[in-house]
Amino acid sequence: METGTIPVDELGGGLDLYRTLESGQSYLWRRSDGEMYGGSPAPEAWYHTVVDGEVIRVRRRGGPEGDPTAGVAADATTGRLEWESTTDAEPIVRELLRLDDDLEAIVDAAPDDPLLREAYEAHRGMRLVDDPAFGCLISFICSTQMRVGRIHTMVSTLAREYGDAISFDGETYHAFPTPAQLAAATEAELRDLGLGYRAPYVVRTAEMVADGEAHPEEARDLAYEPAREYLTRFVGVGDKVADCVLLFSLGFDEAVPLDTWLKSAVEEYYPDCERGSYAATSRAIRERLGGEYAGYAQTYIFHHLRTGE
DNA sequence: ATAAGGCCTAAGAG
DNA sequence: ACTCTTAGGCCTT
Repeated sequence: METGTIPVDELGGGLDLYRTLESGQSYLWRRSDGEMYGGSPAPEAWYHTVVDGEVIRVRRRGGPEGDPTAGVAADATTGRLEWESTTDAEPIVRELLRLDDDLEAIVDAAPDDPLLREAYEAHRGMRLVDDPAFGCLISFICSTQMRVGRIHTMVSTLAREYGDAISFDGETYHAFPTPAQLAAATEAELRDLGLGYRAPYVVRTAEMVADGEAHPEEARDLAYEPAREYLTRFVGVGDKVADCVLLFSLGFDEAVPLDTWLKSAVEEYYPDCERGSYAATSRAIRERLGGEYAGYAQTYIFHHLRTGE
């Protein structure tokens, strides 16, 4: 086993691991106690994921390294992030959790907007994630008309049923299935696993990727709006799901997924941004939330409104 | 280009 | 205990 520690005070803007991983951005991590999205943080719980066949575990701890009494971090800017893995995982941990983003600078540069300030203040240390593209794509196809807890259950089920099993430290972990593994599933199987009407979408999209017909990574080289348009060729992917994949996986920090929560935010706080269509309203709210990092703002506002915190 | 109806299903709300 | 509504929308017409 390889292990490492990343001091949180060296990260611009700190880190709130709980809010980063349980705010409905990524469904590719699981908490060791299996109780994610229950509304209660488990301050020192391990979270784990599998990337390129390597198991990665992370947890947040307080106090300086080597202090056995150090427990819960006092706030998002102290303590450390510990990781354990089958490989030297520090680079991938930094990438997946976007630890090199200067969150403080992003917050400081945000527009002076009451709701946004309140959201940034309330959830200090929450970072965007950078998920592997295929897993992110399938996750958000599963997300339509679904609560975050159940989305997570669906994605976990797909990993358990179709992904590679990997042993690490006496435990068995499951990678998210490859496109080919998921394309081998049938609609009936996925319906039995509780995916409902999303079942054929998942199979057909997996087939498209497995057959080389298209790949979400192809969108990375395009401009923002053409990239969103590109992703909607996948079955089960409309503008909203496409924006989620662009924001949480493909590096488009300006993407603002217009979900039910953001629509209500537009209605209540930014009524002048309502333009009658997804594309036009999206453009207006993106400008209002600061353009370049509007997606960061979206994620904070979404989390703020959804949790009521 | 935009609008209406149907869709799986389990957890909450009443 | 039961019904009704809702949940990070998308596809087809």
